[in-house]
Amino acid sequence: MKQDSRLVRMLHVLIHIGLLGGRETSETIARMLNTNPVVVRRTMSALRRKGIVGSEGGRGGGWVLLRPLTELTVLDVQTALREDKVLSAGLSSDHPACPVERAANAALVEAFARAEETLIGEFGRLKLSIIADAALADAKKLPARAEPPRQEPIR
Amino acid sequence: MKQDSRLVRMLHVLIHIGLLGGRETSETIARMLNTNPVVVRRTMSALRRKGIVGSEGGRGGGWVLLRPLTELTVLDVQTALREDKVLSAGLSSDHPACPVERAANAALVEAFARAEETLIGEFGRLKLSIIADAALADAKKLPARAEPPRQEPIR
DNA sequence: ATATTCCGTAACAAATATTGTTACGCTAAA
DNA sequence: TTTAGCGTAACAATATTTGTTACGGAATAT
Repeated sequence: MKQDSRLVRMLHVLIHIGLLGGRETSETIARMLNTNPVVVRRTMSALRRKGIVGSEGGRGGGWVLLRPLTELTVLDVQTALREDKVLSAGLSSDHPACPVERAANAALVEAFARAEETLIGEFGRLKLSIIADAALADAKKLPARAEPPRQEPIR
Repeated sequence: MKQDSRLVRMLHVLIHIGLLGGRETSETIARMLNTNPVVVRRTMSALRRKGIVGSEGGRGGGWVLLRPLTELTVLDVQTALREDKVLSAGLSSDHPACPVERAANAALVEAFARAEETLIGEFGRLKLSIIADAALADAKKLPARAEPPRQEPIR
């Protein structure tokens, strides 16, 4: 299956909005993500439901950040995108009554639960502002052309 | 995408073979897994390449365990099935030069690497014999019939 | 020898989840 | 009234595991 990249993409977007401090349209964001506005609305709507961003229709509308980057963690974004666990073992239900199958399932569930704890811990302490700072530091190291290769306005 | 259940399934099979101590045909194993022999051969061939099991064709052939359950870990089986990492963050490559995208990618890679460490640690210390013991203990607790679709009464 | 019982593999269909795309409706501001 | 936005439904494209069919080859029993 295709890899789920909604989390990184949302981090990318949120940090951009946070750094620019303003309002961005789905159209603009779509260009950031090399995709189209529908995908943006679809994904961002999950964040809106959790109060991370707000949206307004009509002229001059767009998306705004409702909480500063210092008060947003990767975990907040992750759980907004998916209620359930990040990691999950592929279990088997071929013979639910078989003690061996059950023990194998249980062992993997346990191991993944430990890994999930670790991951959630990392996500929880990773504020978006930390990632933003890293990005700024990185940008400073590079030649001045730091922004994404802008396409010329076509209209 | 569908969940990858090859690992649990192989654990299930290996432990069964280990406990029964003999040789099993793809046909028999397929019935264990509610699937068909081709799927079994396809998946088990990865384990053969790593010397975990051996196979013989012809009459009286089948699959045998080349290492005892006490000398096999979940990690052995996992790495036989996939060379690469168990966990991987969904990254983005929408604008590879954008410092924000890069920082977001890097942050997730880092977090997942920590989780992977935890998981590999768990897998590495989980010998198949431990899971086998758990299965036996479980089987003993239950009425002697281990197979049919029987469910614990839910309170 | 010949039939039977095995594995090995290629090729293709089915099921599933994310992503991309088109189309249309609604709202608010110019 | 027009225009710039979002909201949503519907469907195609893509990728991965799983299931299935159809072979061919090898070892053993008869």
